[in-house]
Amino acid sequence: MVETKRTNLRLSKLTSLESLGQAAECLRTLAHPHRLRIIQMLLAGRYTVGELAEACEIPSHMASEHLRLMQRCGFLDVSKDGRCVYYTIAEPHLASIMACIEARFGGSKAARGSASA
Amino acid sequence: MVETKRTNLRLSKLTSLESLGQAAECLRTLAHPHRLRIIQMLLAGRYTVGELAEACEIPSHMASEHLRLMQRCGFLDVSKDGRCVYYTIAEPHLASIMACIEARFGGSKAARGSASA
DNA sequence: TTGAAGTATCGGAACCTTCCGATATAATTA
DNA sequence: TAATTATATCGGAAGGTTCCGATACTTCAA
Repeated sequence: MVETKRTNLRLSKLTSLESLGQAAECLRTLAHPHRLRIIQMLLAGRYTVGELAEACEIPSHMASEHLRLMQRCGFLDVSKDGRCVYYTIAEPHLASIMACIEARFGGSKAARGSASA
Repeated sequence: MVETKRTNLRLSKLTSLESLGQAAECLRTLAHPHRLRIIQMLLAGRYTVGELAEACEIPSHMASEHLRLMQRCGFLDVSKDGRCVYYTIAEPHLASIMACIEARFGGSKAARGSASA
């Protein structure tokens, strides 16, 4: 079709632009320092909106917005307990993506160069 | 300091907000279907601006913009050969992040469920 | 030198995101 | 019931991103 040159040699198993569009949406959702910290925390334990907000150094109504965003795109689940709301990781792939990010930007601060390459 | 509650229990090894800010910038750079396809292609071989543009179904001056963006943030290197310009992967972590993305959104279209979880 | 091919840059329109203050809702306690 | 705590939602200002047409630059060939 529109395939001239060798657009079909090594490229036969490219991800479709449609799937890459979904992937890009997810990446955009991840691409915020406060949301990354929230995910990092939720991968390690159970926290309320207020605790997450405090750890991100933002007002809780903003944490709430970030959480809603991530819930809507399927990253998180919600559950209430009294007047507290707990969010939890719903998308298991977040663990491996977060591991990649930590490998590059530090699990805590150091960890640079340990993973070679 | 501002640490009430248990902001220091399981959270002692959180990535700094500063590093997460850099990570978020990189993720934003990744978060575009055409840029994802370009990276996927460059991880597999050597291509000119025009070939990348064609594979993304965009005019080459736009591919050029995406490539410049990714070069400026350290993802890509450039080299000229005659009037053709070749970009190559400069950031090795792109391979593992792309692998995560493909695990979730399909190496080609199928590949869903194969990686369990 | 002229022309053509391949890439790169510029300026601006349209759209999206982030952040904030104000306000709303829900659960609990007095 | 009224007040308080914890979360959620709304509207809008400020800034960022994407895309496009126009144009410029570079290399090669005639």
